[in-house]
Amino acid sequence: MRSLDTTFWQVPKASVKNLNKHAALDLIRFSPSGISRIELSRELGLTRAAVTAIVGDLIKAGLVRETNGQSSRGRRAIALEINPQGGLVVGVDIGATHVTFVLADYLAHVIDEIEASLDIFEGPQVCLPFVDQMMRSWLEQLGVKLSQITAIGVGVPGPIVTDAGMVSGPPIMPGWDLFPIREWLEKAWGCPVTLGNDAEFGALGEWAFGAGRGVDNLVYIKVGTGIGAGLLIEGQIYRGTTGCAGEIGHVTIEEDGPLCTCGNRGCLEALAGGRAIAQKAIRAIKAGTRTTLSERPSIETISAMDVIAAARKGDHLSQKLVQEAGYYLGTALANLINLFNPTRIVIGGGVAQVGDLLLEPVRKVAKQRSLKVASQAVTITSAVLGRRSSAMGAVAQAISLSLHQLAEAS
Amino acid sequence: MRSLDTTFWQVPKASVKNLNKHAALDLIRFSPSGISRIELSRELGLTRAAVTAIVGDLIKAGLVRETNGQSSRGRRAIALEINPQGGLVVGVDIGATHVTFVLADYLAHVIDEIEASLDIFEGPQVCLPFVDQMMRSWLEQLGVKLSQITAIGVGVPGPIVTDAGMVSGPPIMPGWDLFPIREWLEKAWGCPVTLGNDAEFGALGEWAFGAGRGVDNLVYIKVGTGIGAGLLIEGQIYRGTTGCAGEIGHVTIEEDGPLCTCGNRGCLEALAGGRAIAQKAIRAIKAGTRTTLSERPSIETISAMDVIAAARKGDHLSQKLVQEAGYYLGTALANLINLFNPTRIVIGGGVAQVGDLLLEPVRKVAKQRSLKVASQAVTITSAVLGRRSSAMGAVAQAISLSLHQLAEAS
DNA sequence: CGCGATTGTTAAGTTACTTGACATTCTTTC
DNA sequence: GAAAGAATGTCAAGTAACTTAACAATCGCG
Repeated sequence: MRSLDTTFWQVPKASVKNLNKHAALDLIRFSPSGISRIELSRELGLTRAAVTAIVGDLIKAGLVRETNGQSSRGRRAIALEINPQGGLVVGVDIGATHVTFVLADYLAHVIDEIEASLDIFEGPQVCLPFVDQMMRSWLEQLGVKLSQITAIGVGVPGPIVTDAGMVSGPPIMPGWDLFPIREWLEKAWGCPVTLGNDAEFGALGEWAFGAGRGVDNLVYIKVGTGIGAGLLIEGQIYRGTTGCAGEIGHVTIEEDGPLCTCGNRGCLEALAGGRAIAQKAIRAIKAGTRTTLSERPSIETISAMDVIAAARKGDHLSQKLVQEAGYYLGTALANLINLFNPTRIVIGGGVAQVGDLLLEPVRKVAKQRSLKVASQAVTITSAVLGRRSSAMGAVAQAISLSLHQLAEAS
Repeated sequence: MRSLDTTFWQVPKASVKNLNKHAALDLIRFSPSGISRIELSRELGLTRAAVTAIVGDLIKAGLVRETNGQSSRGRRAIALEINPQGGLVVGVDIGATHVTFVLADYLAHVIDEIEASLDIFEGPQVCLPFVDQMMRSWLEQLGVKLSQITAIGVGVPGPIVTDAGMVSGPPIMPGWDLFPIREWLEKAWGCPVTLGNDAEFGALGEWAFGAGRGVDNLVYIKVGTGIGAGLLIEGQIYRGTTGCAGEIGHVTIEEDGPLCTCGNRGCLEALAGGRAIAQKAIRAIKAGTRTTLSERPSIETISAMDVIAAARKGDHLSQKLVQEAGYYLGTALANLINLFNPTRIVIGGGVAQVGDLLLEPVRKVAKQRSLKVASQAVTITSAVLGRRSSAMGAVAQAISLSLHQLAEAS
């Protein structure tokens, strides 16, 4: 009398017909050292014969190839991996102040990457042509033609309306509201574009290739100019009803705290974001605090990254500011842990590059202020992919798009 | 060039073989006024012929029956509904101070219900035999034999380890930690038991039959002695890694607030839970505040329900306390809205029975302190099923278990 | 070398579907 | 009131994705 304890069966969104083919493809993709047909059959719950047929299709379509397998007691298993020669993809991470491009093959091996400054406040009519031009000149330089690119993932720092391929009501992207970003880019580049939130893509990147590989319930926190979170439930991005799930940056921490860009008071972002850290430093210097930061020519232009650099070199004020940010972040994460009960929290973004100086107070406060059952289950680590998390998530999504489209056709 | 924008295909947990049969069954279950074969074929993406075969199986197995359909231009469609004569189920809601039993058929029509007092602090060795005895005498009184019950859903106020059928580290259930609740009950009753969290089941109940019918992303808040939340994503309960997702009661609201039963300070539960409301009332009366509550014989035994009742009759102190609770709850919900971006929040539990007196401040604060994109998407309402939300969720889960087990066998 | 162990393949049968024709039953129209 | 049109439901034949069961390939080991 074994209880099932399932809830409700779902009507699958895609065709049920090739479900196992797609599932096999993903198992092959996310097995770093290859996977054999028999392992596939175990994971999928199919017979070896069925897997032979499915893999045969995938190989014939040029999506998968055989490599050297592991030895065991009996016949040596043949390892399967994605065929990297199938095509190329690009991941683009558009941040508030920077844009990052990553060119990769279907195995997610990075071929090249570049970064450039960009001001997202200038709006889509300025930024998108700029991104388009950068892409073209960069690819030309590498000797790669746009027609070789089979899909492009683009991350932006705002809530995504997936079906429409645009952002809606973004707190830090004035002028982008409801602009048809995906349509514009697909027209410019002539290939499928998948639009995503930068924190979501960060989560996806770390889940696929980084600090949260294969983890069930993953949260990625991007601490940059602002603060955002990406939620991943069993490898699926959770966006919520209007695409703004994970907006942890605008969670209230101090009821009467400093004013935030969103209009409220005491938001996490206004207390622990990069902009807040920089402004706190400037204010402290003006108030006469001793710090190595005051040696800089212009005090007004001190950025969060300057504070981070100084903290690393042992500057007391900077270290104090970073730890303070960690304290606030830990408080917010404690609430997130109680609500979402994640397996892992990965902290990335520019500010996170200080490492344990930020993470230690985060871990301490998060543990202290959350329920024991929940805090014991979660590990809080820093991002493995560093500044590339989001771009790699965009790459993962682009590869996903390409592979599954090809698998459907075959 | 239509972009897919899916993420990753999942390996389905149950057998893929009968997936459409199960999906059809659920579509029939959750269509209040029946559904025709042709509507099923549209929803499932199958042909009419295939649906004929599937429905034929379900009818032959006695799970589904035909009723009168709607007229249209052409041939009258035959409406399908679950066959209520297939069997009976029971939903049990074990709360901190009460236990509720609901007997229902497969159409979730309530046949009878009873409620009794119970002190969960007495532990499983006392409570479970008591629940067992109550079930037996109640069923005997109704002339129903235990063997007629095909499944029983049981809700308890603690984090669930689904596979094991027990609770782990429950904040308000000392002595129950890791006790094999499901095993004990299955042995006692001789039928499959599905164990769930009371807030989860509340969410399920309101999603299936109440204020959140069919809603994509639903949050149910149970404001009773404590405060808990149940999260439903597309009809699926989200439990998190260790089953304690939605523990909103222990989210920090005031850093140096009153001590909570969980050991932390300033938890939502310690500020807005039923216990907190009652204690605040007692303290105010002792301090000399004028209130109708002081007419009661014993001040120390004033409960949250007394305060609720007084507030409804216009008592000023009681109304103030309820509104205060609403204010705190609204703050917590604002954070939940930013993180989870739900479509609907349903507020239930004993304290919620005051209605708008609590809901108005909740709505106001929640809207004010959350992002516009998120707050515009969500509606906050009170539970339709009232005190029965959780028990009806347990019924829904029990029916689910029975139907899908029978469908698998047929 | 031969043997068991393990992996992969092949051919025949099964199942859940689709396709396309047909039957049924309603409303509308002449 | 019969015919036409429209929608729903069913049937029979074919197909794709599986399973079953036998067999082939390849390894380590005595």
